[in-house]
Amino acid sequence: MRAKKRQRQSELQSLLDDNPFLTDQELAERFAVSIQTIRLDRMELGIPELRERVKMVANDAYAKIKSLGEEELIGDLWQFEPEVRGVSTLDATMEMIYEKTMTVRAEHIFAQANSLAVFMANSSEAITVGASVQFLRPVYAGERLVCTAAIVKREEKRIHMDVTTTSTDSLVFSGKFILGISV
Amino acid sequence: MRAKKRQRQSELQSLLDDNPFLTDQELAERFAVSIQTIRLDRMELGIPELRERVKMVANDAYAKIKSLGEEELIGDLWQFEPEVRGVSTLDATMEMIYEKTMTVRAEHIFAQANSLAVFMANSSEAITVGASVQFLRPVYAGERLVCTAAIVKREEKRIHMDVTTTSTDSLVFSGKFILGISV
DNA sequence: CTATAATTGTGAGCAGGTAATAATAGCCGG
DNA sequence: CCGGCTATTATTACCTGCTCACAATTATAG
Repeated sequence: MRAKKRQRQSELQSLLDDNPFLTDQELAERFAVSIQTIRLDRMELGIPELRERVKMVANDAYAKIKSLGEEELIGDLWQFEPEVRGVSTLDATMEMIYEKTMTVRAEHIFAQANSLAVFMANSSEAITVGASVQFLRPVYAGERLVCTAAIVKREEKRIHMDVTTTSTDSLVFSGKFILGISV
Repeated sequence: MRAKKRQRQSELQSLLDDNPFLTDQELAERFAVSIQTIRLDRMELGIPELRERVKMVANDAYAKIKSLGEEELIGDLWQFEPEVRGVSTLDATMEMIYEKTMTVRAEHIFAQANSLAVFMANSSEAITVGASVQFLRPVYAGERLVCTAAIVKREEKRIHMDVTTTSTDSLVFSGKFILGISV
């Protein structure tokens, strides 16, 4: 009997690990045991109830999505002079980190810069066609990245921009972006 | 009276837009009205109850996190010859799109490339120090991006890599990455 | 065969609601 | 100033998916 219990509990654990949206009811049916058994198992495993699980997923998600998700502008716009320059800030979080080195992954720094560049070109429909970038020093969680994009030259079909990112007064990123205007 | 109501409802809307975790109770206190008023407002605005909102966030999140979140390697590794080349694929989704142009935002393409480059350098602790990249054509949702990173030169403290991304047999991205080795 | 472990059942109570119905307050036009 | 309308508040019953406490049953190992 004890073997069955352990078996069920470990299955329960992994089942809920990759699908937190199951009710005790559904779990009870899946394992062909009573709802109370499922509750006892959850207690023993320290697994919270459905609603708490969903809340946790939603919360994580909320943090992570902000870090690099569907936002059009990554970071928060701080200053904006149309056709001249824009400044955005982004707080580096643990979600952005490459574990081995504990440094912020380059794509996040690039994303802040690129999205600001695209935003600056907002007079029309712009897409990034090229960029030459340097990541000048490693960035750690907790740093506040201040990104400045300045329009260098505006041609008929292209915009050239210089984008730099600083943190605690030292340069961490510098890049030249070329955006193409399609309309 | 009508003005007050509209005011409150629009505030309610935007409040819940960027914080779906508020109960009717809390909202009622915030607006100094009864709980029923809040419920009526939600009805009129078609806003579901707290639990449904949280569930929605959790669900989205579940999908979105997969697209571009805390993963170390963005995309799925397809081929890997240590010290030579690696290939990853990434399906472009609606979450990656810049609304105005309906094209995938450059940072996603960059992220796939950069994370693959870092992965390739996995023998040691590598960080991106520079990159020169071209986005050769717009990419739309639904395309499968196949990214190839090849090691060009390995120096004592640096790795040079060529990274290209293709989709439906045409080149969409090409870049040269330089990674620094710290250990 | 019995002591212990595992399972099942029962009832009360809670949070955060829905739904329906009624009563009250505030304002506006005539 | 009063009738009518909208907005607001209150009240009650009910729902889901639990928790908590307690009891009863079943299984099984020693």
